[in-house]
Amino acid sequence: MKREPKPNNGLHIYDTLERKVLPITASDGQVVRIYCCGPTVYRDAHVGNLRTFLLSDLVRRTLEFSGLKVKMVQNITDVGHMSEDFEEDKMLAQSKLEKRDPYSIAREYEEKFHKDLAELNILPAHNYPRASECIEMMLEHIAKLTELELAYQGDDSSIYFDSTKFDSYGQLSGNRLDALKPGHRYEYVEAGAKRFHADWALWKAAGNRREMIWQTAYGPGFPGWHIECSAMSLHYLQGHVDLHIGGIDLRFPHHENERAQSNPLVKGEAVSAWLHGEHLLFEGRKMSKSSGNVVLLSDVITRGFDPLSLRFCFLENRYRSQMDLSWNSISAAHSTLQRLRAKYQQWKLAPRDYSDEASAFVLAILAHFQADLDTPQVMIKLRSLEKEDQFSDGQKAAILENLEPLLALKLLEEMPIKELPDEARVLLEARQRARENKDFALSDQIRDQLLLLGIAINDSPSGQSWSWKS
RNA sequence: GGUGGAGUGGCCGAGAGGCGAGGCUCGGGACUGCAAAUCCCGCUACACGGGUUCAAAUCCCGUCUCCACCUCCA
Repeated sequence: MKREPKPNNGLHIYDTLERKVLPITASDGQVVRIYCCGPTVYRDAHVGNLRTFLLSDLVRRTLEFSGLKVKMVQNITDVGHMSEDFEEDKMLAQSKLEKRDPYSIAREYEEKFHKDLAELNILPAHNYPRASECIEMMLEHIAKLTELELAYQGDDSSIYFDSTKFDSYGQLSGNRLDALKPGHRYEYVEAGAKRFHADWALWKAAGNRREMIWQTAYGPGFPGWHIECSAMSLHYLQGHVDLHIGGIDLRFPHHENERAQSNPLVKGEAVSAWLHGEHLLFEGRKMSKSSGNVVLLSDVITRGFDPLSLRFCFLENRYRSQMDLSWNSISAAHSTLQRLRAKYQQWKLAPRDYSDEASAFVLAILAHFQADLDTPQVMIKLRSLEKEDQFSDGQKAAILENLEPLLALKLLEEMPIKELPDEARVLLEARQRARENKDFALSDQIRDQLLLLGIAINDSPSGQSWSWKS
């Protein structure tokens, strides 16, 4: 049996912790408070990163379309994201490589990140706190954990979280403390200062590091990666997170540790629901530098595709499944997008008709979004609109207009029209004269020339017209 | 080794016991001086082996293959 979700039932999302679909609500009755793990700004975000960032946007738009208020915070990690060996801090490694000040690198990539989001029509979060500017609140958080005797100072002066003191450690990721130890893939090297293998650093002593360090009561040092999100989420969202969003890989250790750090301070579950987006593969492989298949949004644009064709591709797949992206699928999405936009330009000429049937169609789409973001169903329904005889053009136009805040595919926009260069204008006039004289050889020759300029010609009984080749 | 997910036509992908989604590509046609664009038509698939059932892509058992996660990662 086909399950048609009920509209206006509110957003429901699969929660990683409870492993079931939960309604997303504002715990204070006012505003849905959402925290999204943001980028570490030491390199360009690839399209896989963008898929996760888009996930937040889908959640936000669905909630707002359903009539709820949303507050969304996304952190910018510009310090403290490192592996066990702090020589390998991502920011500092890149800084060394580029021989540049780490902060200037961070700001550059942060700006690019915002540009990418805008290209994908992702609404900006209400707040983008930078880790480097939130050291005080992290230190406060660490101090409280120390008071609660959940953290201790190691021989190396670093402060560690005592994972054995948090009873439900591992519940989010399905890991058990004892099962973590063997580490089949990695030979675990016992770090001397930790009391237990699963403990992690809240604050790292500077050692011989000179940049991006802060003077504190514990001595000079810098924050661990996980404390950043605990401190910032609770600070900027006033002590509770209704929905926490991030990539699936963050489930462990990042979110597991974050939960252990946050819960004791609020004396309960600091986060109502954990939403994790699955990874994107490109042409069958995980996107990574070593596989050489890292694709950036700028690559998509360079190939002549509308950046929103990427959004379109993402919508065609459920956030919870691994998705295989390819140039082929982007190209397919691109042409469908263009076709829909062209159709709208036609439909909108008819008198607008937002009847009950049209509004039912919009609500049916909303219901699919609300049902754990079932965007593949949304796209199926959207495509069906094209062939649907039961709707008039005026209804179809009204439907697309109403859906735009949800879909954000810019379906109402006309094709971007670039200014025609003079050279092309002259050629077009020449071709028109040639056609009037039935000199088809010349006319075809000019058409080829125009094609080289990226201009496609369309001859119709009413004369020639042109458009930019897509 | 542990855990989770997946195998559907040339490609991407819905569907979750009966009625073969849809898109892209490709082929044919209409239109056109020819193209392009557009429209119409076509291409009939569910990894393999068993089983359950009147009926299986869909349920059960087994096998194979692929992918991801397991303290770098969105």
